[in-house]
Amino acid sequence: MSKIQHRNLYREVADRIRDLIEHGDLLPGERISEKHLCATFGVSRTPLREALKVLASEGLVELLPNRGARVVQLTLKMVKDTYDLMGALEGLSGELACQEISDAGIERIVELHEKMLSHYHNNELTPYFEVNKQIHEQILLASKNEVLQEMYNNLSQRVKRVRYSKKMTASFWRQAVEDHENMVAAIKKRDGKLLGQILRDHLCNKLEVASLSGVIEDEAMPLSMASS
Amino acid sequence: MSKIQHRNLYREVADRIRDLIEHGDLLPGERISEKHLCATFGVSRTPLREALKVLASEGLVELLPNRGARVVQLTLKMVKDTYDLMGALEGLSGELACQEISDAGIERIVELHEKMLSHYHNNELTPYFEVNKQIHEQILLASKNEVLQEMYNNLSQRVKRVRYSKKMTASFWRQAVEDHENMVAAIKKRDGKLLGQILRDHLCNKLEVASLSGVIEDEAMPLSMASS
DNA sequence: TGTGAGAATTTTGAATTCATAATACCTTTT
DNA sequence: AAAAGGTATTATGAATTCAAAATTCTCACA
Repeated sequence: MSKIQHRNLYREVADRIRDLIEHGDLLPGERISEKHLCATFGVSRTPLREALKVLASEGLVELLPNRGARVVQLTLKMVKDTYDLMGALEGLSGELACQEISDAGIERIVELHEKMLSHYHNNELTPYFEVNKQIHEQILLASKNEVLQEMYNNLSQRVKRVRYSKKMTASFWRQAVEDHENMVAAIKKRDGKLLGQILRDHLCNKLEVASLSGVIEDEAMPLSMASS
Repeated sequence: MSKIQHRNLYREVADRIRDLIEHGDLLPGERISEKHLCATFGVSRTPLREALKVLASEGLVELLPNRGARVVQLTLKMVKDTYDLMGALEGLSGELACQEISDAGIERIVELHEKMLSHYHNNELTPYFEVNKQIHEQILLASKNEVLQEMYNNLSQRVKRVRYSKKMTASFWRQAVEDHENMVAAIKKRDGKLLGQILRDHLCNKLEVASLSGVIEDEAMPLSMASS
């Protein structure tokens, strides 16, 4: 029997708004109408406003005093900064994972890696990305550091809505796969320093930023939704 | 206690509660009475509850459904995990700082370093720690990565209230100063990789945790306030 | 036609009210 | 006296209300 969990309304609402932002139903810079959202969610303003405050502290939304809330407009610099940070966190997750991971955990990653390789060889980009993501998630979980996990997920959430045009060049892709080969080798040896180093330098993040920089040239210019 | 000015009320309230937690006026595990806090701050429950939700998303407070809020009880593991994370963030800040810092910025850090050295040689622990902190702050600022700064400050805030007993042994202290010598050398050369490496491995954080582990043996055991 | 002062409307910020869940209290029974 | 059960009280969750700020609209006037 599953546990009865009373969900707080504001939590529920925050989740829904996160989805709307991630999904592009609420556009960056767009004014968030409390009245309208209350109507669509069927709740009063109290939990809605609580949710907005939480989202603001998560960096997804900005609150202008007496002038309502709006979705944060990402600039190229913000995205770059965030990816730099995520790289560092992935590096740490790799180091810790090597200390903490079980043999079964290593086995699971090896299997995912092989699955990913087959997608690579079959040129299946979307499944490749999916399994790729799972590998990084497994390493993050293996770190056994919940603070790290929480922070990484928050950062990930912030930039999730700029799902860059996936114009992966062949050489970039080959390099990424090579990185992954080295990662698996490092984790098998439980060489944390090495795995951390590889993950920090892993070009996945840099690649994403590179494909973004094609869209927006100006550093200060706000970044609008990339078509997905 | 002075009443709060009516401007961005929930923000003011959140700041005040942060202070109360940091200062030890609200103890870990202690139930936070909305009514009582409303009375002391002179505000209604609405902004107070908004503030609590923000603090919860910052990891300072936990909300139990229908059972109110309480200050998060830090466990040794949580503190360790947080320090690991802060080490990684400091590492990144070092790497970035070397790319971004101005000559004047380097000069400022060198001056602080020399000031710190004199406190070391005069055996002045508290001023030493103060200047030490300023150096790390300068490097963080020099990184020019606001997302990083925000995250670091959040983590720092979480563990601020366990101001460990500063029983610095002579050898630990000497090692820490040596680390700082190397840091300054690295930043003068603008060797980001090196500075990042030093900061990640800098024993400052480990030292703090070590002094904590003297207080609490059990991993799972919640960590109460260390006397400051 | 365009502009600006000022009223009307809408929207936000915060207090209050109402409903419900949790806790404390007080019987009753053994 | 201790335990169980039920009632009263209190605290929380959420909607509503009220006040103030921002926005829109109107219309006089250039």
